[in-house]
Amino acid sequence: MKVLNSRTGEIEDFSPLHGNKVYMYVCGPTTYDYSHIGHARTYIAYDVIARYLRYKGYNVFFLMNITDVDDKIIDRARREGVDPLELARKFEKYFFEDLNALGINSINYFARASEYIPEIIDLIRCLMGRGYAYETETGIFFSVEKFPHYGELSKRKPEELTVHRVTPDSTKRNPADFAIWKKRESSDEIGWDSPWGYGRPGWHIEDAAIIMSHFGAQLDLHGGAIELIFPHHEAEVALAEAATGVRPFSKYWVHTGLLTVSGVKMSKSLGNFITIREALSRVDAEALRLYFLMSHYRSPIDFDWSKLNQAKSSLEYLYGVLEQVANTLTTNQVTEDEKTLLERIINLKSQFIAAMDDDFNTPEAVARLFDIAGEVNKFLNIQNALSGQAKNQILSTFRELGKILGILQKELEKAEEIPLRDLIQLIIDIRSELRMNKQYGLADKIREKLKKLGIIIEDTAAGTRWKSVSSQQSG
RNA sequence: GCCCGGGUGGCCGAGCGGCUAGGCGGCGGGCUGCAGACCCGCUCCACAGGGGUUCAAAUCCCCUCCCGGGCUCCA
Repeated sequence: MKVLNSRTGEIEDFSPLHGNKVYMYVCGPTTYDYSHIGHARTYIAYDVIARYLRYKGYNVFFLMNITDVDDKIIDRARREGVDPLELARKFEKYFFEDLNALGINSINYFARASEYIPEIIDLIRCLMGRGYAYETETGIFFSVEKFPHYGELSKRKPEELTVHRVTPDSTKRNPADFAIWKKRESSDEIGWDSPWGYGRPGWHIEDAAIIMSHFGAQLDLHGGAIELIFPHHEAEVALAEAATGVRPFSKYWVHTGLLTVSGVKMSKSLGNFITIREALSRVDAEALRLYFLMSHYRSPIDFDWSKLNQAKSSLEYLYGVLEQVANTLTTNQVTEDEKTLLERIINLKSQFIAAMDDDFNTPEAVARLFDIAGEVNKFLNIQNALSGQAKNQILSTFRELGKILGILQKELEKAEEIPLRDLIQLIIDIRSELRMNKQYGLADKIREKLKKLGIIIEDTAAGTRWKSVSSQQSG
């Protein structure tokens, strides 16, 4: 299995530090507002990565932080006149609801920054002890020049970091130094007591402290969106490696591409965002997942509703094939053609796996899924029957591969319930007799009535087929 | 200004030295009592432009243009 490692810029063989155990961490949200589909894109990408690693037999521990102490939370809480942590909890709850709705279920543990204050303080103490951090009247800062590898991850030279969007704190020795503890007036706002007085942690240190307290000095895979590579991930590396002296902090760094709208980054601060809720009110979660997975995780996606609808049509096609397989007559005979079909499917399945092994190439993997569907369709177009064994193998292949991507997991609903299936078959048989006797009026009436019940009748050269619309509907 | 990514057919989107990507849409045909679904074919040298390297370039090198991201708020 190969992964493009942002740290080295190379495609590398994936081999975890400790046997088949994978310690994986992804930067989670700052819970001050609803999550948007840009976040969804990133979290879906890592959900699929974690699912796939597990599929390959790795024992993955997937850790994610929740930033619940932050300027934006404090600002919004102040405006709304509520407690900052209460506000953070409220949006955290919505975040979990969104993850659930998106089918993101691979994360083992969520770590709130506010619950790691002692660990953060310990880390700061350690960094000061080793001479990497210094105190001023406004806070504790990490000294970038003391860490010779600063800039390696994001491929930046410290001397080039001279443009600043925000005026640097004047007490810093070097404008590139970053705050790891912000001193605050105790009466003023949320904070904790520390050896350097009342205050709260800086942005980057929470991730380093959380990771180190769960995984130790090193982890296998660290992920996040590309926008975080500098300064956030660069700072995390500096903090952790300075504190432990162990390099590299993360063996693999993985970065996802951003989601844009009309070519502009979707972000809360720009106000051009579509919440996960809004997207899911219009289209099924699996369609959204498929839309994102039809691009590589590193490629930028320029969001457009019409493109999302394309993915929705694609998903419906796949479900249509599943329905056809489930509703095809079952025979005892295994024909030669059927054996050929099953061989092709096995071959395509291994191509799917090969694509996933190649830096999680989901577009390629999805293409192979469509190839399987095409093969099955071609077969059913000629023969309207399958052996029970073939049916099971086809359906389980779709389910198994779909599960890696988090799609094709919906029940085929009534189609799989045998008594109803037999009943529908009976009606179809009667209708076929009517058609043979050219009693089309009555035959059409049956078709119309069944359609109203959500059952679609299709007359083909190989016989009459049916499917239920309910299982294809997107919610 | 500096540092990263990108620019692929009607739309989306893989590929990253030679070998069919795939999807969506459109058109034509097959199958049909009709409808839909499905199948087959087509959608003109698809690779931003210009130079090079090579037997061979979308893929490697150089230059130019355009777009996005980062430069201490961000998934």
